[in-house]
Amino acid sequence: MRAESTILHVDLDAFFAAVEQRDKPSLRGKPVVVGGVGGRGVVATASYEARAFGVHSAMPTAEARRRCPNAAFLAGRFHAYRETSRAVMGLLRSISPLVEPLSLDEAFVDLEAANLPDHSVASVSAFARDLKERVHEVSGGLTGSVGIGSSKFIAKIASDLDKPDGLVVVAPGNERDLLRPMQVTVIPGVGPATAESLRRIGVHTVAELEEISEDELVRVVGRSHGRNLYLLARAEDDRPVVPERETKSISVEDTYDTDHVDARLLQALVDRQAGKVTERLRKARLSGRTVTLKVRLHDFSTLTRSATLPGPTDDARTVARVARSLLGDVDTSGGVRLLGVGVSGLADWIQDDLFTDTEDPDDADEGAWADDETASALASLSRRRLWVPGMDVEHDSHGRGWVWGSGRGVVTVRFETADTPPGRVLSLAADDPSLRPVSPPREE
DNA sequence: TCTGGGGTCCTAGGACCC
DNA sequence: TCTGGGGTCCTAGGACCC
Repeated sequence: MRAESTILHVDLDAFFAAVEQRDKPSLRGKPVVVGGVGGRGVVATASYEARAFGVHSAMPTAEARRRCPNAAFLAGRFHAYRETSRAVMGLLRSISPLVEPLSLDEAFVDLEAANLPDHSVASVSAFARDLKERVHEVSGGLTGSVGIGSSKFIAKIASDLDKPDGLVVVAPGNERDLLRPMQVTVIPGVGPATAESLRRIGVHTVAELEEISEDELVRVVGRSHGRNLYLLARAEDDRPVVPERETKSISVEDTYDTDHVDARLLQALVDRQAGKVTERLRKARLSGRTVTLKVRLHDFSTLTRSATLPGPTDDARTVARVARSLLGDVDTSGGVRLLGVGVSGLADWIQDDLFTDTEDPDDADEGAWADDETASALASLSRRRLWVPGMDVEHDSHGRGWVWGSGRGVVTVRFETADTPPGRVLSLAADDPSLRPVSPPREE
């Protein structure tokens, strides 16, 4: 918590629906619902006109149709949302270098890094009024709600107090008085499960939460969460505004209109998702080591299965192969409602090249898997090939490189030419037919 | 006509290593 | 001769956010 109110939170009002109304004048002043329009869709955003009928986000679209049959139900145009978001984020970055987007329609701005005469309440208020006008201009007529406070926590709560088109500045010193009467659910991180745990110990409001010792909170909701609640109940929040956060995972998932049972169909769907995920990986110039398969069964129970490769990959066939084998571990006979494929343990291969010193293939056998023992274990798995660290190889699309490690039916290759910058590390299926040795293994 | 899609963070147990 | 302790990695699941 700072001594002055210098953290700003902007939240564009009913963002997806507002973009639709902006682009289609006939929708203005009418209820608009953006979200899944299929049989199993849910609402992403409802315009304020639709909210008047009790429609809100996360509600099944079917229920929204019941409550507001005359609304326009739209699947959404993410390209338009992304573009509008980019314009607004660009404006924010022109105001302060410290901008932290939370999603397409929300961001924190650190006003300490902005150009303001001082940080009095009057001064930041005037600044925010001007900002709201400029948001309106660059977004083509959208409104945003702004909150300003001495921490991220307070700024976010403030922006919620006067929606839509609101502006609330919480003066320093007033934070705890503001919070005390509020429900604990205003605290970010307190969802239905935590709220229920707290209710069981008689806590409904922040004032009541304040009375609970840290040890007790840790006992009830766990170490990390308990400690956080203890601090936030006292408006203690020192989290900085962080402009760049690196991606930790990339995933694709689909819910089907009807449950799928056919195993061959499920495999084909997983293959396609592997293709989509790796395409996004390559666009982001990333590769990853851990492949996760997500399966939601007919009864809505959800399970995940994951496997970690010896090295990072962005290869569609490798991810597909791993995901398919994970699918084989799941009993899908009752029907599958959702499938998903994700990749985590991400590596940026340019950084990887800068920070590793294994340019010489002779050094490469430092890796845990890069030894003769794993190579021979692999040989028994894949009888056709023996991949030995240091062996020169050639790949149809990735060019020439050398084997860096191998194991579990996967060979990790460090490529040095072709379509990829030098030093790129990729894991490929050991039986990948487009991967060929161009020099004999040094040993058998 | 129950319950999206893309993420993040946390916990807990087991393997493995020193 | 009945039993260490810490650290890290991996896996699975769950809560939560927009």
